[in-house]
Amino acid sequence: MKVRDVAEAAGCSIGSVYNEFGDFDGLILTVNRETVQALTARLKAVPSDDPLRQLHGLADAYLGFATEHANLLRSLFEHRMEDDRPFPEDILAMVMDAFALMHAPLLRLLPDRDPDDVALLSRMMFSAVHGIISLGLEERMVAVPPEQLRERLAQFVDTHLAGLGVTRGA
Amino acid sequence: MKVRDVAEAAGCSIGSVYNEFGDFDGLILTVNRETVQALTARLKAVPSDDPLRQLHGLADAYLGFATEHANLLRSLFEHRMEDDRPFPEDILAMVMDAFALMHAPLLRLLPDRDPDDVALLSRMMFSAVHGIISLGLEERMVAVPPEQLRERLAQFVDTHLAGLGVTRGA
DNA sequence: GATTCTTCTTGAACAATGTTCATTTTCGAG
DNA sequence: CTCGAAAATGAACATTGTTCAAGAAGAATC
Repeated sequence: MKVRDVAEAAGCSIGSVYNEFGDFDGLILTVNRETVQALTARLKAVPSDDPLRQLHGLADAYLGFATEHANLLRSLFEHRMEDDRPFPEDILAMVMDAFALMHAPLLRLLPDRDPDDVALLSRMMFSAVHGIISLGLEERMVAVPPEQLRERLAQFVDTHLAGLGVTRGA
Repeated sequence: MKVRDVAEAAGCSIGSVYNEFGDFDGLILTVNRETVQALTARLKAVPSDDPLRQLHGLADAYLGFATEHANLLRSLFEHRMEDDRPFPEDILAMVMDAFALMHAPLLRLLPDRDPDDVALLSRMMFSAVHGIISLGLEERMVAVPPEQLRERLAQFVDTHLAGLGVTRGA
């Protein structure tokens, strides 16, 4: 993304882009804000009747979003601020909220665990899913072949749940 | 990293940097090559007597390396080539080899599984560990608090192994 | 040692891109 | 219509990757 391209696409001058977004970081962050909102909307649309199906649905929805908007997700997770400026709190909170969406179904599947522990488990599980997907979708690093990604991701979720003591179909 | 800084640090001219590395990509890739070699060396130094300890050791070694060289790892995984040039095969192979180091111990723990399946399981497990660590070490995204990362990573490995049918101490 | 050819080194100049700001345009208030 | 505030503009600047003609250094030959 280039400031001049944005200006041309918007049909305005370079200066106007700066009036609107402040600087390049502001431009990127505006995009990232929309990205995390779109991601969250998609994750929240996953049916929540059955917690097990929901967990699979969340992983699958994340995979779908990552497949369709690989570059947007990269911008969200890889962008560094200029001059070590702090990363905006609101985006941080939004990402954390998205990652916490695994909390509710996990809580239902693990009613006897310490809820704080489940909260961390859910973020960790989402981080793991994120890692598998982001490396799997890099064409260059065939950690997990993309065509198997969907199936393997489901397998991973099942395996991890089994390790947590959740018996399938319970 | 800037070409001019490298030239000054090396005590030579800008042009000499280009003679040596070709272009900026070449410079980055040289660094990335050393990074993956250092990472591999560290992972290979993990004792392999006990497969369970080895898996924990590999995860822990990766965490240690990521903690000490966060920016090097980011360069390795996040760098994009200019003009959509292909990513060098040799680095790709080296990263895949590093990721495959979980294969041997997993194979010992899962002797009855299809070896091809275990190969994929090991890469998936490493991808998951990578995701947990890389998001956990971003100060901005406290998916898993850094001070708990070591302990939680061990817990994750145990949980996943349990899900795969490995009973602790067997 | 002098000459010539090859190779390496240099850094000024160029290109691309984020950024600034004096100037101009726009537009509402009086 | 006039004036002043606000917004828009784009030329000019700063940074940084890149090129390449010119020069320096070295090797080979006589």
